[in-house]
Amino acid sequence: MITLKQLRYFEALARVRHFGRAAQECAVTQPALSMQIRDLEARLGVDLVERRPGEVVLTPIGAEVARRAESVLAEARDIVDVARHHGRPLTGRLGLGVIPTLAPYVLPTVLPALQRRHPDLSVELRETQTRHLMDELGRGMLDAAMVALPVDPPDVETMVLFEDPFVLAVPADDPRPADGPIEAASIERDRLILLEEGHCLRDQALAVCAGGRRDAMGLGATSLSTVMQLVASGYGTTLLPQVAADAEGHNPHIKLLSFTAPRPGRTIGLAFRKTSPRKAEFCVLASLVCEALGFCPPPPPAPPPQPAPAQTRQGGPEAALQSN
Amino acid sequence: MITLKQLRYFEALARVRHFGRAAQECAVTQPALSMQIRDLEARLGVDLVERRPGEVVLTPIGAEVARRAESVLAEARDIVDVARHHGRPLTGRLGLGVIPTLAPYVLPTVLPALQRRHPDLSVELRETQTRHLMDELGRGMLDAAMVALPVDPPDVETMVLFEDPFVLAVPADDPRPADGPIEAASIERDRLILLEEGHCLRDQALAVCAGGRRDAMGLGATSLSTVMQLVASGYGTTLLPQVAADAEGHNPHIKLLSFTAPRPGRTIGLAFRKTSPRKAEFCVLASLVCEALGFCPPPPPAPPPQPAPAQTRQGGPEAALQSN
DNA sequence: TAAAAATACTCCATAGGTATTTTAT
DNA sequence: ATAAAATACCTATGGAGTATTTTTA
Repeated sequence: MITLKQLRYFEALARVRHFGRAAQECAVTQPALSMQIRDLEARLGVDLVERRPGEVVLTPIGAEVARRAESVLAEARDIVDVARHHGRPLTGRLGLGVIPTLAPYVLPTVLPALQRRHPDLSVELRETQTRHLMDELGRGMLDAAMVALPVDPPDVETMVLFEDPFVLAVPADDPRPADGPIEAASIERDRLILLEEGHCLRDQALAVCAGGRRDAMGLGATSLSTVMQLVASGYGTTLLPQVAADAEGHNPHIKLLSFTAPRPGRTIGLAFRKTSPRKAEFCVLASLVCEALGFCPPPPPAPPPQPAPAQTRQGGPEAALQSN
Repeated sequence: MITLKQLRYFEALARVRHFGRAAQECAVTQPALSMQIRDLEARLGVDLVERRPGEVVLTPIGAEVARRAESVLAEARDIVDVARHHGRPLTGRLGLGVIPTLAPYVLPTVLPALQRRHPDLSVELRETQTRHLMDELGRGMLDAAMVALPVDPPDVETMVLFEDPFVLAVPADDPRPADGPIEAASIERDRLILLEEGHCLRDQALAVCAGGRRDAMGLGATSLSTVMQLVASGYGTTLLPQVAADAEGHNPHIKLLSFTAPRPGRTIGLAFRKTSPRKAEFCVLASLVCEALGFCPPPPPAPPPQPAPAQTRQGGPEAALQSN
């Protein structure tokens, strides 16, 4: 019978396409990995890789096996996780991904609260764009990710954290009054400054002003701070998420204009693999995030032997689970 | 790291709840299995089973791990299957389940055709009720099953094979003319003879005559042949699937009455696990079954190097895939 | 010639077998 | 006393390491 070890070795080989490097990744020698691959091929009765000088290429059936192997390995990891964290929610390592347009604004609030309430939890952070987060979620490198909804991968489940409306950041000398809400459609006349390609906020901004003018920077900025500097310098205006406005909005050269209903915005959610065994923990995490950011009241004082708060319940009414 | 072997042993233990018998099932000695279970528990850091004298009971976390282990093992089996049958559709072992109200009528036609067209295929048959078939499908004991649709398990996918309308079997001396079609609603006045509890045909018959009289036999018959004998003896009437009518209808003491549209009936389909790697083979099998039973034309003569016939395409238009 | 994978061999960890003990009814 | 699981101990398979060879660009 085939073994998980063989699948692990093969998954690494399929990924790096090199026996030596795959062996390194698996912390074994190249012959050890070679033999396991050969044995796997023998047991399956098919060639999984084509050994070509200089490169290793997957056969079609090899690619199919690799795909399935990934899934088996993820489920096996889940078994270990579900057991390891049993009865001890939010302890141990937690790989948490956050998109760049969210991380600098929510983490300073959330992380201390998380640390205080769950001192045995060691959060390993990763800040990158949604598609990378989804990829790393799938490979098990991350356990959960805070992203803007919706996200596409079908094997990812999400729960809503909070709504994050946009405001319009304009130079202080902009003629529009700072207190008067404006219509979303009106910004099509603005010169919008956008983030670089790949940020979901860029796409969301473009969706709001579908037919509007493009940004002043051809390539887009790499951070919201940069965008705000450009706005302050009078290069144009930008759509700013409320969470960021709280931190970035104190620039004296910038005015923030709010929108009339229906206010454009984004929905922030927590994403995790559908089969993740730590779903219950994520519910706790989600309510803690909401609470830390002031989006929902703190949980009722727990009865003596600190049972899991109501939010812990899977599929409970508080944390609406939406499937992808 | 945990191993597939440990999961296999634990899955057996969780099922039979006995170290000795589980070891037998796994073809190892009891100490060997005990050690692997202990090692698994150590690696997971939890007790999976409670060793109570005379009985072994799963802990809650043990049940969860068992559930996940089943899934991992099924996927691992699939990897072997997908590789083993690669490029050689419909060869090797194929565990095929068939419901009792179908098997005696379609197998005599289908099996010879299957044997002729795929001599390298060794079909292992299992005839039992739908819920057992679904269970065995899930555990990987069966590869596919011919059942009446719809079926409930969410991890099972089905494709329609053919529509099987019901006729009404009545004693020869029944006053209704043998050629005149009758209305489905009219049979509420009949004394319907039913199969025993558990047969889907029983439930389907009851659905047709929702408010009608119950059968003459309190417990129901165990086979359609028995039911037909009772009809011939004048005990009542019964709903007979068309496929069975072709074989059972030649009794001189029985008349068959057809229904006016909309004709009641059942839909026969092929069920298999959603993740089954042999889906393509099942499409071939499905079209072969339809063809053998005369429900669709034979596939166009294949070009020389016998490429897979059109029906092989996954999700092709010919074999409508319906998800549960 | 150089780089990469396969082969040869050696060693030891461990899975599994047999025999036995422990445990609880 | 019995049945079942754990323990002790032994053996052998095989997984992994080192060294070496083969292969091909």
